[in-house]
Amino acid sequence: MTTMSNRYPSGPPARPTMRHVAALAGVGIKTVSRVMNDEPGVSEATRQRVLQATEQLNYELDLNAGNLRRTGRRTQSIGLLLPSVANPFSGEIHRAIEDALAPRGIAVFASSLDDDADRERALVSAFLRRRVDGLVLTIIARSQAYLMPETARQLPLVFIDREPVGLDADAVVTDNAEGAATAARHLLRHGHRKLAYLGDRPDIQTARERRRGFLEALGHEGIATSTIPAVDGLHDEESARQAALALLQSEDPPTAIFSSQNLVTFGAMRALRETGRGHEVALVGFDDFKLADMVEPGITVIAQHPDRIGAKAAERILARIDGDREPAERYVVPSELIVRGSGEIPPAN
Amino acid sequence: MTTMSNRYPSGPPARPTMRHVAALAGVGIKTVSRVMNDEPGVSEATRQRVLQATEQLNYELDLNAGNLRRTGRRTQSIGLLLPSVANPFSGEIHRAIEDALAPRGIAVFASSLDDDADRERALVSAFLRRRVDGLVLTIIARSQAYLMPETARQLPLVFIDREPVGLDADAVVTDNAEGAATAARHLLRHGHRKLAYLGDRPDIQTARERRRGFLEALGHEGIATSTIPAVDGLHDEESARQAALALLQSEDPPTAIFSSQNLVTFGAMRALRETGRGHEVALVGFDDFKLADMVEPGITVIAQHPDRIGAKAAERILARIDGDREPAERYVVPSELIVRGSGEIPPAN
DNA sequence: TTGAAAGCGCTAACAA
DNA sequence: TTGTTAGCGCTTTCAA
Repeated sequence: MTTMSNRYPSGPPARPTMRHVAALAGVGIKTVSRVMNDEPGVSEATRQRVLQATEQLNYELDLNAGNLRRTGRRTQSIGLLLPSVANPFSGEIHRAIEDALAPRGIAVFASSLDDDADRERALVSAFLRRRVDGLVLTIIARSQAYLMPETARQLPLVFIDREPVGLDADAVVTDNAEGAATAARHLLRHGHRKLAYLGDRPDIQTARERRRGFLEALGHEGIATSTIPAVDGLHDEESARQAALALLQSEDPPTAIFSSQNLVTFGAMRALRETGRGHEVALVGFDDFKLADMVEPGITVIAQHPDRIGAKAAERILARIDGDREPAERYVVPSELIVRGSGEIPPAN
Repeated sequence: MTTMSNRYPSGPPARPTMRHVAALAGVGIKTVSRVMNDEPGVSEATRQRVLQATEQLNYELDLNAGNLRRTGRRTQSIGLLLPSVANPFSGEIHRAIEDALAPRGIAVFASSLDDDADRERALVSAFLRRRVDGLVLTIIARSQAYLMPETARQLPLVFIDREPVGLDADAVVTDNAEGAATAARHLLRHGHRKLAYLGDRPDIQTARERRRGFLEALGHEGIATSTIPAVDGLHDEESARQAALALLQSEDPPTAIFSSQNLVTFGAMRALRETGRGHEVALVGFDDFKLADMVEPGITVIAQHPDRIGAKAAERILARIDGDREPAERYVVPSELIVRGSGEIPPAN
């Protein structure tokens, strides 16, 4: 049945193709192709006629169709897998990558991992079906060996934040263990001996590294790590708040807390405020965040540099796309201790 | 010249096509197509043989190639233009859209507008060249009439946060004027008569709306708006800080400040802290933000709901993609006053 | 400088 | 249930 009220009784105007442009300009289709792709060998007069036709028809080149036959088959797009596009840390990485790729005409498919291994597989597969020119991935699955056929096909691949397992590929990471060790030493230097660790899910590589770095540094300084309360599996603000609350209200509360991730830091901050101990118990958090210097006390953090991680990842994926076949490398973006007050509180008494 | 050190002397293994799968499974190419697209009319035995071949070859369907011939030509992707992917407000919108589209197999190209009209045109054009199935756009150009050919072709189009000019299309927006008016009335109710407005660039529609709503509400309550210092053009934290500082240090400083955007609010917070007036001068900010309740005093805000904006935009673009031809509509997501302390400070003296 | 013909990997249409 | 042929919009190849 035909809809009578349709504003386009004969259907909407069809999207023009190169054929239409060619016909209107009175040239062959290949000439239009040359103009659209800025290829040489077209007289200026012809070029102008073609351009006028494209404007008159509102023609836009179809990149997908072109890539089908083009040697090298570039879709001018990459797949970017982030912890979550809603996470400010991810957002900054994303932005740095966009800034580096946009000038090259490469668009970014962005997806959220949610630290779910099944999603990782499904989203990577979705990227591959779209024949992206490269993959920049945050991962959670135990192994990335499933990507071996893709590395064999020389698909450019860069891992960010976490290193792949069972696969040799470029990775751009923060010095998680070293950053956490810096936090530990900072707290020790301010006299703390009763420290506590609040950490994320142990299936997350960075969480494991931070835990290891923190505890090892304490061990090196003669603290019996077995005495250190270490809570794992804190993945959001509320669980962190409750864990911190339990610690603070225990028999023998810590005089300093290290929180391994910004949501965990927020939870710890809330617990400290609820117990009125914000100025008594020291806190150092991994990850910097907005307004960290506007709360009372300011929060001392081990800051990561998502913009530099993103920029480096973009540089690597572009190099690989451009044919770089050097062995895979691991790039470490150093973290940075930012002193703001909470980490410099001495132990009570 | 052949590279001797190449790990693949005969070149890397080629990516398999449907032909390869068909040959390996001993079936016709169309049968493979049926299996890959879950079309009926394939015996279970054949289906299994095909699936085994795809796994053995590590085959992934090429969506771009398929879409070329498919009726309807769906790329299963949309273009999303955000103020900036690094902006947490944008990130939440993005996430809500991803959550609604991913189950349908639709991927998202995300780009940053940076409130630059030239970028708007260039990025929309890039989306069109990729033949996205729809566009979800934040805009800054004076007019969106350049998209008329696309609406004529029935390209699904949804505007978020800001409404298009010169084009009739769905839009999902916050009640900016009403939210700002709520802020004005809230401050008046607490006794303020000397108020100040700190606003963003006037070429941004939401900034104009918030300014208008704020000043009109004051006018309705008998305040001579000509006496209200209204600073425009504040696009980042530092410029807002300086503007707020100038106001606070002026002859006749305001007793209450309304900041029209979160970065501006941050700047105002800093100025208040620097002058030690955080507990004397009231502040209401447009936009909620993380830790707004953890600073001292807590910051009273007019909260937007980016998750609801994103969810509604996704619902609309999906409906349009599915053939909804109803007249364009404007959807308003209400803002919400969240009382936290800074907005309830009475005028000094 | 220009264009005709073939074909990229897939789906539509139709035949077997 | 299965396969064959044509063709989507473009680029490649090669001839004019």
